[in-house]
Amino acid sequence: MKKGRVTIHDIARHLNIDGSTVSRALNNSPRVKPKTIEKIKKAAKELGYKPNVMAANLRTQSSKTIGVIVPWISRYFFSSAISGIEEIAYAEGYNVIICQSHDEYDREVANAYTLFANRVEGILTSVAMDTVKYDHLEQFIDEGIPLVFFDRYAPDIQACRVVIDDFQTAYQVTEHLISGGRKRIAHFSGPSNLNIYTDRLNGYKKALEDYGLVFDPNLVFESRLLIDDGVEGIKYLLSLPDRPDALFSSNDLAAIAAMKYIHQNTPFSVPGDIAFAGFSNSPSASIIDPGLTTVDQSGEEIGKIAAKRLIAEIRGETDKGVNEIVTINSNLIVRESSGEKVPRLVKQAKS
Amino acid sequence: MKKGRVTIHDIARHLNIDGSTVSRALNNSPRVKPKTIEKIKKAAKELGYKPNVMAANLRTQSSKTIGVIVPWISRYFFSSAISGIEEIAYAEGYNVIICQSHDEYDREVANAYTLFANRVEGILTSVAMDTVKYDHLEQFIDEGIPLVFFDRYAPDIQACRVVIDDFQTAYQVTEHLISGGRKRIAHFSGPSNLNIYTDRLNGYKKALEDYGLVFDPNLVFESRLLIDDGVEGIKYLLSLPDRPDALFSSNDLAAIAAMKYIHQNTPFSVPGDIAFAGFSNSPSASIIDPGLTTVDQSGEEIGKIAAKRLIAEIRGETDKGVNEIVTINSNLIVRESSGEKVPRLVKQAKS
DNA sequence: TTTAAAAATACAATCGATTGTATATATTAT
DNA sequence: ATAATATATACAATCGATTGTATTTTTAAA
Repeated sequence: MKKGRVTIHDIARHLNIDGSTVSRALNNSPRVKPKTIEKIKKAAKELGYKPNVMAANLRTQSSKTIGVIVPWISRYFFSSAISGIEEIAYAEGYNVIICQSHDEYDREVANAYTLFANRVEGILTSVAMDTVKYDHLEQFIDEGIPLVFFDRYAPDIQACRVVIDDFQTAYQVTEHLISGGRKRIAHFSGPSNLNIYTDRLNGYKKALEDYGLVFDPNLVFESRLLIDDGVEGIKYLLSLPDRPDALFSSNDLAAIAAMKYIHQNTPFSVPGDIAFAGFSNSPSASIIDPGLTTVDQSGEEIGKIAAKRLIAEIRGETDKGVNEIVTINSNLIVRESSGEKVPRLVKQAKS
Repeated sequence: MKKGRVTIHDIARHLNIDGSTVSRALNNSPRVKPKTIEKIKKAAKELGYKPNVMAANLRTQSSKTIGVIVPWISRYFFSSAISGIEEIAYAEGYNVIICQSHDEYDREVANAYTLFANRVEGILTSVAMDTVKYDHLEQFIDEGIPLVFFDRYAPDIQACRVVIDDFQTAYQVTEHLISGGRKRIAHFSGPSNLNIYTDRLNGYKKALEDYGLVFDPNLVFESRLLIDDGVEGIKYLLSLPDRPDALFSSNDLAAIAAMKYIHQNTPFSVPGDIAFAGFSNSPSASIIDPGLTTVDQSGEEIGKIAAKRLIAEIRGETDKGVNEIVTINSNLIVRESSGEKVPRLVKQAKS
């Protein structure tokens, strides 16, 4: 904000009228004569008036701002969710303040504090991997500030969640691998404090069970699902006496890292020796060769729906319970990585 | 902002002192006795006081907010730049409002208006492909609000630019392709109103010239560099009577789209028949097979430097001219896509 | 002990817009 | 023309924090 900003009072003085009339005119109040409105708007334009939303918000006790906390802005899923959130928010006259937790609890708490101080009218968040205490989120609920989770949620908190059906989707992925003749299916899981990961793990287990395969805990590798984790995980799995013939990873990043490791450092082939499936349909999943079978989870759509829902709550327009669970469609995308099983040994015998 | 928010006056009343003392205490003013500060801070905590930055900002005439306009939040380069911007901004006590122009002029103007109304203290932006008029950006300069461009800039505007040396880097890329024995090097260029693209085009031309290769305008395909443009571009190039043996694309997205098209729909091989190089080092560039030779341009670093520079300008701490050009290092990343030239015909003859 | 100087705190205006209430002006009915 | 009503505008308080100035309290000096 600089020196010479023109205010409604400057306009008022210029026209020899009162500031309140100017304010009402600019807001098209029926209380001021149409001709006066016109005159005032003209003067406003001439003087280069630009409203000061901070002042207006202070008075109206509304910030017209939504807070967003995501683990990483630059993850495709989150950046596209943010993109969707922005679309809706700006269309509805809300600004958006975005924070990233870097998957760390302390940062998430600091972010929550910042958003609070900025008097956000609502919060959209996907919780950090490290977060196991939720007081910093609870405070928003306590203060009557609506909160909507998307993707990763805190199970203890009474708030709306916009999610996909992780259990069911993981079941489908596993079922798909089983139907391809895979018998020893490994799983990369994420931190167990996040329900999305335990739900996926459970969907995976259930599918194994339903199809008469034994669940082997040794085939589950839990990590933060980063690139290094993917590499470490596949090394571990390949070191097992009874190697898996398929891997279902709870995200694409780790799956792709593992696939690259296999290509570059082992004699195994994908999907010949080991089938792969990921989760999230990141852009890289369609770029890698063979294409990675994964689950399409539109960040943009999830962001839009979560934002719409949040704004409805802010406005008190929703009749649904605050802890409603909104389930978004997700689709299994089958690519070559989960294709035909052609064990390497067979191949070698041929050649 | 909800009903029961506790203000400094609530604290004051609770302790039977004046609000101004509370305000000073919370800001650690030397004007209030250390013991009183302690007492006030304790009371503030007990009462659950959270500062209202809007009120403070109104009074101090500072919004502590930086505005960012990027074409697309979900593009990796931009999301990582935003990530870098956030890091710096929050560390320095600034909030960030992010807008996306979708590469459209009208949206960019609307974004500028929003940021203005929010009294941002500075702007960071990378301009939209469609933008050829700059009044909406000029107004910030006119009002004394610092503006810093990163990556895509408006040449007419007197403002700092944080960029890489597009000319020199494009020269290097082209040189690299030439050194691999390529003679007919095509180029995917972006909209010519953006200097980053004309600079790259010029760097490419200069390299051709320096190495005694003729510049053939037919080998330059100008587009918005989206996926479809990449496909269209490569179709066009392959339809030429004298096909190119290399392609230097001004971004990775179009390069990858073209590579995928070649793999899936033509008998040609990369890099055997045609070498590829992109620009930006997007994550997919390392995922695609063969790996895409490209230019590493750290969005995170550019974002950080641009944010630091902007904040210095806001604080009036910079001694550099406002139209300084900050050049960030960029590195050529050589991968397999620009490897050995082994024309398909030769290969066939061998087999 | 009195007084001057220093330290701590209180008072009051302010930032720019909004809004309930009061007043002035215009319109209609009698 | 006058009262009654409707319309248009002005007045003044307010949101929550900050800050220059005034006042009170404490400390030090005489």
